[in-house]
Amino acid sequence: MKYFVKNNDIVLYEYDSFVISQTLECGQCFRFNCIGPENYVVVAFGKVLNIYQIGDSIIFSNTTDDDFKNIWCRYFDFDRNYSEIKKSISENDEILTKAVEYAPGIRILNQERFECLISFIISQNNRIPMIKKVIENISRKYGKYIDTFEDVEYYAFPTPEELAQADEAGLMECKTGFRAKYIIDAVLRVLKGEIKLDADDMSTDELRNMLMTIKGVGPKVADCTMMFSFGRCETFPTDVWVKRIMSELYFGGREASVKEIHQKADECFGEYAGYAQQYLFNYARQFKIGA
DNA sequence: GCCCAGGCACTCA
DNA sequence: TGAGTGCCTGGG
Repeated sequence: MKYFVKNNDIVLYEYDSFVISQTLECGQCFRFNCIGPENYVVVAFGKVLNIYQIGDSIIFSNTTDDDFKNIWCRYFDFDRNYSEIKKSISENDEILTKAVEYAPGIRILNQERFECLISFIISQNNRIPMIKKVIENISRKYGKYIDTFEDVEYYAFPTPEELAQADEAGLMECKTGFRAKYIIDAVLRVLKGEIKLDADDMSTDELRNMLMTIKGVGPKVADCTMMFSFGRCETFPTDVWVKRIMSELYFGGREASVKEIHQKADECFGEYAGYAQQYLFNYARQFKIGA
């Protein structure tokens, strides 16, 4: 990956495996607006980024050289070699070969941990447009104003301290529904230090068990949180779509249990299971495989 | 009006 | 330990 600075914008060229729309729209994150073809506004880490593609270049706009180096490089996972990962998981696997070919520009984001946790609590039994709306409502109500870009006001996702101001009724107004009490539990437990969001020394199993002590956090929400904000890419978040595609394509159409699926994923993809999951999820969702 | 969505808690065998 | 059911909400 190479880049230069031009008129306060960062211009990325000779990069590997990155299509903006594929990365943002594959269901791993919720705080972005599409404002044109391969042209997005992204909100993360208290910043508003405009990112778009021109020819073979990706332009990072409404940002600084420092923020590009300190925030966006890590956020978009530019330090990782995706060609190698894709090769490893699709070797000897026709299904993964197809799934990777379908969206070769997906990268796994490194998101903020608290926001990611709350976002995936909200995701349960919910649809993506609704999830986006709820997170937006919460940010507007409890988070700090960041910036106005092209006449749209953007707000940061609230910190645990800020979100502690919310009561159940307030969260219900944000359309969280029955998940309001789960969010309150998560916030309290984080503030009390029972949930350690800086626990990088923990094993993935220990981390999962800790997260699952929060009300409303089961295996799926815990795995998504670990994968998209703790960099634990050996997890294999198994939702209905992944269950469908795995059952259909790896178990001959028989409905497999989550346990069987995890064993199969570990066996086939090992340390890269999470990447495989994301290509498969995206592929299954687009083509409604098994639905 | 009914059904369901990127799960989970709760209940009951 | 596993199966069954209800849940806010809004779109098809």
